[in-house]
Amino acid sequence: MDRIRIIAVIGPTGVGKTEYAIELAKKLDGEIVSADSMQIYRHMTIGSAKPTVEQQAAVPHHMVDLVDPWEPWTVADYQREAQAAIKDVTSRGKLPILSGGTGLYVHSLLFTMDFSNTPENEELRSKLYREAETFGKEYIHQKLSAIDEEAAARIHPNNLKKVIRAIEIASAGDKVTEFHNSLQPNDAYDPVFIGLERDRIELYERIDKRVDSLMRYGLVEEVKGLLTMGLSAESIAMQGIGYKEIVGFLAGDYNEEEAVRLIKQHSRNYAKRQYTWFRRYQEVRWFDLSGGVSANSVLNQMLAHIDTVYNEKKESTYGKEDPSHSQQKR
RNA sequence: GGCGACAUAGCCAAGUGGUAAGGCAGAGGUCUGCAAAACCUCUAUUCCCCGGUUCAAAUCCGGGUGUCGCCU
Repeated sequence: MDRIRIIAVIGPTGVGKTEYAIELAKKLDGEIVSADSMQIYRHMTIGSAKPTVEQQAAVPHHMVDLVDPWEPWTVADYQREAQAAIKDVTSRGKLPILSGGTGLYVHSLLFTMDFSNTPENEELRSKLYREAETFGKEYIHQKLSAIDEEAAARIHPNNLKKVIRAIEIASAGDKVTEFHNSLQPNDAYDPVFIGLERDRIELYERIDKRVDSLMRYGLVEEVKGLLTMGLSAESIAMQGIGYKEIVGFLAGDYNEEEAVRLIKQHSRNYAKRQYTWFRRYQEVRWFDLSGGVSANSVLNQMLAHIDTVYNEKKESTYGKEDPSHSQQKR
């Protein structure tokens, strides 16, 4: 069977994925498939730094504004829907361009991750959480040891969330696969990984600036609106960076200045975790956007790289057009 | 000018004679159904400076410097 070609633009928050993915889509006759766990939600536009209306008009976007924030949604759902979206894009002869910073989402598509068994078991989960409350995390971890020793050895007792999921799986008769073993590519796809990076200081400055502009665009109003719609402050979507902090401010836990400080800080922490996640992928070609690099020349390097990768495998090419003819503004 | 309090990591901070808690920030890492989540590891040879007492001082004493408060 033919493997589906797909470009994956990955990197930390605020590095510039959206812009580069769109430029690549324009050059390569592609469409964007978002891999972002927050942009998937409707009504969460400012805080999740969604592509603008103009950007979405310029290139079709998928997996954005797909579910309401109060609806249940998991990686497994993402995997299923994104696969369908990719199929849709390719059926129309377009090149799918995966763009996003949610490592697990990217992984669920491009690497082997089988979500077909053991859906979540709400009753079991809440029961175990209650037990953890009274008997402690160690107690729960020992329960896991009893039924899946291997998983217990791998998962730290403090990581209650994972311990409980492992119990959930084990008690349904399955086993949690070791993540490391699933670093095998999903052979449905033939991806080219484009990693975007920047000098840490510079990235953090960009993040700070972006947070300031989110505030100017009315993040507080957006959060108020969500709460008015009845979205609970405890909901998953409201745990997103930029949302939980504003919720805290609105609840009077701290002032607006502090909320902004926290959003910046949490975004920086997040960016670091994203680097950690993506650095494990051997096949990523990293492009450093630090300093005053010319967007155009980086873009051309990306196109050349994509061309090279695909030419090594087959004779056909992407990005045939001479890049020097098409000037793109940054 | 006088009196008093305080000076410990980038920040907050515990420690009052026995060989530097903790939190935040920072760095590194883990990851199979909440992932913008959850979790793990590392990070002061030294406590403002100088001298003294003591087997032993961040801890006690003297002096200096700095910060803050009060008084004139």
